[in-house]
Amino acid sequence: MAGQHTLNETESEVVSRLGDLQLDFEAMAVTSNLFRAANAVRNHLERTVLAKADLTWTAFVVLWVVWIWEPIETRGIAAEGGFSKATLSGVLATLEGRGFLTRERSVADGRLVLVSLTPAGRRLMKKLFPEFNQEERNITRHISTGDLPQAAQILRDLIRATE
Amino acid sequence: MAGQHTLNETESEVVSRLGDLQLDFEAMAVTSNLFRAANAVRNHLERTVLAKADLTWTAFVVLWVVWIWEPIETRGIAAEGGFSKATLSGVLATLEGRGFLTRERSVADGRLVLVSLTPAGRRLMKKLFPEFNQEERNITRHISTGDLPQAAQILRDLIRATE
DNA sequence: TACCGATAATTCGGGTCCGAACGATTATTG
DNA sequence: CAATAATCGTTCGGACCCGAATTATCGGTA
Repeated sequence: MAGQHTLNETESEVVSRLGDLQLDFEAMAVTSNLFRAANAVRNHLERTVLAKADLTWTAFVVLWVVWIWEPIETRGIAAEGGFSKATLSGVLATLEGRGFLTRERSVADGRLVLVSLTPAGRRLMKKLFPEFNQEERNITRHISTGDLPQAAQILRDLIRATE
Repeated sequence: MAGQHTLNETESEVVSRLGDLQLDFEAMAVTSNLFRAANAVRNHLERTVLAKADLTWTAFVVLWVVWIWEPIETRGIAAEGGFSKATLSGVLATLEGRGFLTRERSVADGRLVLVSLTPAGRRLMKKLFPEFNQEERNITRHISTGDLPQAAQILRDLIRATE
């Protein structure tokens, strides 16, 4: 999953191509590892937990957000899940077609669409989420316990840095 | 970009839906923030640096890997970049069509395809990568300096945990 | 009440993204 | 040395992903 070259090998190769340009290798390492980690964790969870329910990562996130906050507007799901409304429209259509959620236009504001889970959707999440969280625990167990809150904080700092 | 609900609000909502089930909220926070962070950083870099060159994130990663390690086999690019060979084939076709890289069959092993940058590809990376790294620095600057190496280490732990 | 700027969700087009199946090539084995 | 297994890159089908354009609705204003 991770690349086969070490950071030092990569760094010396970069130096040989950019000469004495000022580069921040620590910043490089953080963003590079951020994506490797996110990708690795996502693929792992998709294979171990989500595959048996035939759910993609994004579909699961959508179900989770709706499950916690239903009824919730489309814009809220997109903001909470971190993807665009354009992406969400397609995923909602998929999940609605499979009978896991419903869309209905708001009576208070005709522009809004309210999304809720169906009973089948709630049954699925009640069964799936504990398994998902167990696997999350398996993965993060490899971080020493004291560092866990700091890990979450560092990631929050990164999120805030892009705003 | 980030969800508008705090972790505590989410936690109490989850508890109200799963009752007294044993859940690891710290693990939840880490994986959740991991994806928000990766997504936020990716979108930010795509808008600030990559958009002007009309490159997607994945296309940029492919160019970077080839730039550092050329000539490199297709399987190597996929492993280094963290995506599947199926994904890579399409991206390579796009970048080859735009004249940034070339593919040639290996004479030593007829199954392998070796990828190299064209002069135009090397010019692009020599100009683009310093800008990219500068933006990486801007983002990670919000992490206190002492925590930077630890941030990279925690992310590496997560990667290793999925292997 | 007719306009008009702002807001919401969807559609559209092009580019990822992956697992599975496929064809080609190389390695292995009896 | 022929049959078989293993490996590599590509193709295929279906789903995701985003920015921009589109359609519909709301709120305010004269």
